[in-house]
Amino acid sequence: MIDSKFDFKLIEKKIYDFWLENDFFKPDGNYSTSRSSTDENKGREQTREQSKEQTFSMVIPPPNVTGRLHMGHALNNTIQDVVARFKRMLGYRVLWLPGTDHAGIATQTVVKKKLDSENVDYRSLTREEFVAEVWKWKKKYGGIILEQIKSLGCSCDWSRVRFTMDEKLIAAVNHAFKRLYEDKLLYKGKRMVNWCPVDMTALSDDEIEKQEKGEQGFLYDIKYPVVGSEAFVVVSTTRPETLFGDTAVAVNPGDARYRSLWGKRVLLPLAEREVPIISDEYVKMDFGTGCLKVTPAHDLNDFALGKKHKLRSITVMDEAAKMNENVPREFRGLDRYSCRKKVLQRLQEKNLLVGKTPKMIPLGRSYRSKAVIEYRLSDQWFIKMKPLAKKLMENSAELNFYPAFYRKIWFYWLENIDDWCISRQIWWGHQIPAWVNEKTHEVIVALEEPAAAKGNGDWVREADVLDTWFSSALWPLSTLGWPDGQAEDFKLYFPNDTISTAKDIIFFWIARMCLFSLYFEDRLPFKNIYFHPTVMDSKGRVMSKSKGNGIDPYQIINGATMEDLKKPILDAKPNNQAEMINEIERKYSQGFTGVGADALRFTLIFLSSNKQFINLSLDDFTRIGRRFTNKLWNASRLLLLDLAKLSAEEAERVSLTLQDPTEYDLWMDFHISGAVQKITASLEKYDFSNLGEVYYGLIWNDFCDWYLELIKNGLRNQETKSRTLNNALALLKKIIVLAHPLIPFITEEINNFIFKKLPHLPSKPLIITPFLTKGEERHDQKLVQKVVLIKEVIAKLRAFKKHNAIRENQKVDLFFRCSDSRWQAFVEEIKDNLLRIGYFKSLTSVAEKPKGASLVLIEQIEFYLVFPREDGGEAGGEAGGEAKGEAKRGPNDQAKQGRELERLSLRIAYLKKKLGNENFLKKGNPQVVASEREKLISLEEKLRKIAQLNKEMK
RNA sequence: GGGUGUUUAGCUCAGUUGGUAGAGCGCUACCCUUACAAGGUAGAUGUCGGCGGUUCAAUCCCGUCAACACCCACCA
Repeated sequence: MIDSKFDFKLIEKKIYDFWLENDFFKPDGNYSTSRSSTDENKGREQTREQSKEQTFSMVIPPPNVTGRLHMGHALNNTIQDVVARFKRMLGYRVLWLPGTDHAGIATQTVVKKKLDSENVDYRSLTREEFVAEVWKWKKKYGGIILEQIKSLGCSCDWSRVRFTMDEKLIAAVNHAFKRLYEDKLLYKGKRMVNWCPVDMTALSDDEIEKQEKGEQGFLYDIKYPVVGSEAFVVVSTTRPETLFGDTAVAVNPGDARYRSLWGKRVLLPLAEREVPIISDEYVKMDFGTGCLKVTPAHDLNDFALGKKHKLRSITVMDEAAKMNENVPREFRGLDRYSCRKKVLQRLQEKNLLVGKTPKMIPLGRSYRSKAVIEYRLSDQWFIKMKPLAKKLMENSAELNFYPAFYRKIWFYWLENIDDWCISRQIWWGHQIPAWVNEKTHEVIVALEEPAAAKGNGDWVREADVLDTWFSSALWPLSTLGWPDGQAEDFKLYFPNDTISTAKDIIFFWIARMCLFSLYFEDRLPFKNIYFHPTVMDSKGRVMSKSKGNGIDPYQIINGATMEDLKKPILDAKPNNQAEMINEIERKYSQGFTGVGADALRFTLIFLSSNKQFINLSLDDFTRIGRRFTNKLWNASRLLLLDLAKLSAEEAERVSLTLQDPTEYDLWMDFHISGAVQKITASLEKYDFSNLGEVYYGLIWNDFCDWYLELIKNGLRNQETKSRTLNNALALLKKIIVLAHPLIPFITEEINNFIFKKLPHLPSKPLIITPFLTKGEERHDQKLVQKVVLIKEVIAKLRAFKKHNAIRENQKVDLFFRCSDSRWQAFVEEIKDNLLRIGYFKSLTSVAEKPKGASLVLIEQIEFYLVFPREDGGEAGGEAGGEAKGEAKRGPNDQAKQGRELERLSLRIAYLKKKLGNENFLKKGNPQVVASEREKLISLEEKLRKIAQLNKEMK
């Protein structure tokens, strides 16, 4: 029994397992999508030689092992799966390689928290013990996100899952590090780095977030007494607590106010230390007082100034941003903000604080911990990026960006690239393969512990690990067996064809993969880069935990109770909490019914545009995706129920190819061909803006609203039944082939139903069925046009009834008259459909217009309807055509007719004016001029005819 | 401060090698017609962000302004 509701919960799981068991996701699986091989000679397929040209490869952007599937993942993985399935059906051997990222800081934090909850202080563990704990955690929870990706229907090759800390991938990382070091592109240096005092590690520039307008703070004016005089200079600073690290005060050389002070010294308040007054162009005269305190150890600009003027650098904070031993005793151990408070208090007591003005301060925060970044002078490893960037800029022409404008941003970044700080002071990650002799400061970079270091206590391995993005940058290489250039997978699948990703990691990740790949292998890692839109909430705000406005894809698929829906909001406690809770209680008191993966996928693709955002609300998934999949399911059900009723012999004759097609079949097929072209073009350009609409139009409008309605008579007629059904199924088959990449489960299930009843036909799962090619079919334009006309007739007559306030289910007699015998035949031919779809009682040919009837003119056919009398009784004409009652024309219709006439004459006037314009005739495109002329003639003809008939009617 | 993107029906978005605009949702009215009420049918709605320019003709090309969004940048 086929239920009118698609039971995705049962079916999606069943079908996914079926795909898995048959190795369809493996590029080297034992199957063929090849168009040419009609027979299923598996043995031959297997031995077929593989070449790079036949493959299509992508790597999944590896989600963090700590991750849970969010809408961005759902969108990105849906897009990749649509592409992967499309390419697979086109006959490519598709490798879509999945995996996860070890996510250094994120994972370390999660495990620390877990240990905390078990009352274990991670600091009581050795590094080895802690790392072992992380592995334990990873084994247990690290696969969750991959399972969630499976539930989307993704056709990744799960036999090739990779993890950035797999043994082989670690080897790849070490190899890359060593090579960069040997090529002198890696160096260790004391540099000012972004320091996160919470995670206690350095961060790369790209890991810093800043708010556009800065954050609210204050600018303080502080008096520094000039040594040997009663004078003061007043410096302006937002960070008074760093004054202990000041090693100069700087003024602009052009600033007349302070010229007398050059070469003098000032006494640092509280610190009671003397520092010089220097002059430098860098100082802005109009900022604050025009006097700058210089703190080389805690500010990037000051660091540069310090270098230039050979100033000392005094670090006053420790790794956790607490004041260290370089500050007066009473401030030691305070964190930076408490210290600021105390410093201000002391300054005030000494009357040295002379100003405090509110100011927006450009603060950087860690993208992970959100803590305010401290600049810190420390030993770190860096990669010289300029040479790598230069090479990439020279080769970027080979990259295709979708959407194209990303190329501009790309170059801007590459041109302004700085060295990349790659060392991180954490435990979880790729430990830097370098050994340092603590006595001689000699450094050896090696894949294994060097002989010199063995058993020699002077040598210690570098404690730092690499930035997570270092291994990510190698992902397309390392997942395929690199650095082994002879690895089978590497030869076949590198470079990849396409990468699909969120736009915010264009520099973190995409660019760095290109830099590395080009450097190590002299090739770009992929040809096409697709940036998917960012998923926002219905009001256009970023989805985030702290706003509680996220939509969980897992809940969309499987459903959620009202409590489930409320939880993230209650956790987040946003400002509009009451409003949000209220909305959920109003709309989802019964919870949210899961819609399945297909509906989720369709909704996301349908809403995708070339804009940079998608706005999503919970009911989009029912309104768009579920409605659509339900529609397709029920349309199929109409045919499948009939198919199920066929006898064995009848079923035997079903071929699933068009047999003696009617005009309806050809019309439908024509629309399918059109859709094939549009879909293929869209997917090849990674343009998803119209894709959903194409499917919607084809399946809902063309197939359901018209085709199925038009063939119903044929299905119910014993004589034409089997042919009609066969052709309809043939067309349905084409439709599900087209729709499979988007909605794989439901289409596969429909396919199953079809072939279950037709064991004599060679069945093939849709996933490996060849996609339709464009422009294969030839169509008889005349027959296609005929259906267009039928549609017009039915639509106009339906509308006419409506406008005259005739209830739809009220059957009315219909008469027609035409002088041309071909038109006469046409009407006779479509009679059945006219009666059924238009809901008329009878259709009769008449020689004279029935008395009191109303006219509907379509082409050469005059249709006449006789309306029910005002008293409610029927006034239908008898056979032969004399109408009894007087027709009552509804007010709606008069108004509409009037408007139509008005529009028509306006249009005619416009065209007349245009064609009367000599310049248009002279300079205009001749084709356009001609077509405008034709338009005018046909419109005038129409107007004349209507006017004439209206006169006749009266 | 520099850059990118967006601005079309109430909402979300298509569109045009330049010839006075489309879809889905929503809304209104009617209809439980045996695939689907998670359905059907009909309908209303736009100075295509503002101002200039090019052109016979601009929603589309050029200039400019504005609003919104995002990215980059070391103003204490």
